[in-house]
Amino acid sequence: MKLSTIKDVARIAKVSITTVSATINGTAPVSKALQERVWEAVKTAGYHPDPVARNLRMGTSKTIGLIVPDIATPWAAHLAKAMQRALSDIGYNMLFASNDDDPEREFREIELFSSHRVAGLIIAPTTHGEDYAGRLADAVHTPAVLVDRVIENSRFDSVTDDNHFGAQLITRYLLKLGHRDIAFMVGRPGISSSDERYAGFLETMAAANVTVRDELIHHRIHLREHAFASVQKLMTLPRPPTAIACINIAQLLGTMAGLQNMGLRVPDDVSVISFDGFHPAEGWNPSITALTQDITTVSTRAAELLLARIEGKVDTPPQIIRVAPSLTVRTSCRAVPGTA
Amino acid sequence: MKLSTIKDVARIAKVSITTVSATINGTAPVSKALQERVWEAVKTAGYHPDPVARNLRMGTSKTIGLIVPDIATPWAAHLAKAMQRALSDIGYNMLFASNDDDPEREFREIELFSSHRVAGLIIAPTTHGEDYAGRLADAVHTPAVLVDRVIENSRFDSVTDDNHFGAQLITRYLLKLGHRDIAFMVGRPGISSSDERYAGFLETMAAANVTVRDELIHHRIHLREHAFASVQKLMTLPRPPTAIACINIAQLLGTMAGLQNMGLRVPDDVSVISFDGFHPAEGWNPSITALTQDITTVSTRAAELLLARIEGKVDTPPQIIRVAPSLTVRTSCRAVPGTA
DNA sequence: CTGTAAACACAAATCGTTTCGTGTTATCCA
DNA sequence: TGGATAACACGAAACGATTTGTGTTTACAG
Repeated sequence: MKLSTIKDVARIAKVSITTVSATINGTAPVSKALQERVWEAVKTAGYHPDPVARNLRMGTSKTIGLIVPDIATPWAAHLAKAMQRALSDIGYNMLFASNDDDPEREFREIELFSSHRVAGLIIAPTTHGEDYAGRLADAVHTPAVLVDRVIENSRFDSVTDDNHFGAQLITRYLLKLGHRDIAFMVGRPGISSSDERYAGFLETMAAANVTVRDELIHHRIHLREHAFASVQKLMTLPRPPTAIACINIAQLLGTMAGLQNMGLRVPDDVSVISFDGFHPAEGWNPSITALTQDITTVSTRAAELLLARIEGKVDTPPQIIRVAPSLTVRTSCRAVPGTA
Repeated sequence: MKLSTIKDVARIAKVSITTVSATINGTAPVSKALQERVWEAVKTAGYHPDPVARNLRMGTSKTIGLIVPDIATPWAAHLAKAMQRALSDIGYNMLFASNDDDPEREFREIELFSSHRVAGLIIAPTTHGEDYAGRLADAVHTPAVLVDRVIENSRFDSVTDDNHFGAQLITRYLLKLGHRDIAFMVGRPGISSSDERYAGFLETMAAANVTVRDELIHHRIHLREHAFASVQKLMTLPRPPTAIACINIAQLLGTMAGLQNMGLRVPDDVSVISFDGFHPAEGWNPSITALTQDITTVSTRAAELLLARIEGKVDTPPQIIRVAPSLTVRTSCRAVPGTA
């Protein structure tokens, strides 16, 4: 069961190593007759070029690296799955790392992957720490595409959900149901997805001439516990919100737990809506009305973009692609009593 | 920003390449004085040995491959996360692939990873198709550890949840609540986790002298739709079950959706319990009583086992390690009326 | 003082590719 | 038919590490 080398193939086909390489890669003209002999020999030898040797010689591999903050979040898991599919279709494979949202580990992973000479990187960046954009820019020396979180003015392409549009969708939906007192949980400042969603929310509210009550906006809610605490505060206000918008799963879980803890029912006592559609929202009671993110499109576009850069087909300035989500209405929101 | 090679280090330290390699890897005796010069040079050159060149020369890399049926299942995602952590701690990194439970893709991935000269493989096997065990045995030429599903008499180590024990836990709990008419959804036959759980259930029931009603056992339920349909049948029986046990998430989701569709309430009309603890069971109403799987232990043990094999420290016969789950009681089960 | 073993350093071969430079043969046009 | 040009084939040099074999120095026992 020894693997055969290009040398074996050359011997069998009675040609030089050079010719074998040339026929296989089509990098130099080879006569029809020889080509046939070579391919025949390749088959009988069961030859597959050694990716490692190729990697060493060429300085690049058919491998891309995927780096996400936390593979255990459904969003990232789906991304990884779709991405791996997209890549294996075109003969690439995937190195993978998860870093618990820790930029130090993230940069170490980037370096590690680089030393393995990946052809490119897909990164869902942590975007924490001092001068993150700068550090990233000079840590990465291969083509790279950022997903999920956007970094403004970076030299990398980005593919992300259209958070602004998503915020419109959610906000308009709540407004249409008659909600005016909408609580909004913002995440960590500087995380683009959070910022953009919040901005979209404010804008849509303003466009509808509805004033946003400051005490209903809670910032820096990125752990379950935060959301749990927030809910207690929100629902004990003299005039509590009629709807709560959550940005991610952690918030949603915390919110639901908090409400249950207070003996409040959804949607009877308060409506709940989520930006993050990646949870098993059905089968439970209530099922959560949420945005549905088109993660397949995100990964396909990201893969396309990366490949185009790798193959040097494009040298357009970095672009930001936003993929539109849709709103999936389930049972966690109801109209405000006394509204059409 | 050019990477420095071992040659640069040798030049700076004014020694031969051999000496540099010897000091770094400790493979040959080098005098204290030279060692110091070498390390100094390594530092000033910012030298890291090129893993690719090392891989080519040594015929093996510090990379292990993880292959799972579906990374988008929470179980696999948590496994990947814990595994990557365990491996990166000891200087290994991870190639990763997901195959949608398709053995053909699985074997292609094994071959691909092998050609990249991974040092070992962690496989959550699909266990489908003709002579799966045999095919696997001669597809894999590196050390490998199987997780989740067990293959009897294979030449590989396995690490898995203790399904038999889990089934005992669940069954005894239901019995204690007074349930006698327990519906059990079995998965595809031949999948060890499903078979073992079912066997454990039967055994525990028998030990308690409770007869199992055949019409409450539904086989080959591995898609949501199957479970959805099953539930309709179960709950329209003249004497419907008082409790339903689900083996995996797909079943659980289908079951809950089916019940809701029939207007039945959990746990008022029927209790539901799950073997698969990897879902956001809290915050929803009801929260599902389920086994909690100790996936960190599973991945740690698997990594240890694999590393031991890789480093040739052990050549004991293949072992099967079973990691015990625990039962997390939530709110989806209630005592049968008229029971203590 | 000598012989031998241990300790140390190095040049060169190797892993399996791709590619550069060189040489040979065929092809075409004037 | 001669000569330029294209087409084709090949040997040898990279890529960056480890390892083998050889030679030189030091240390120590006889």
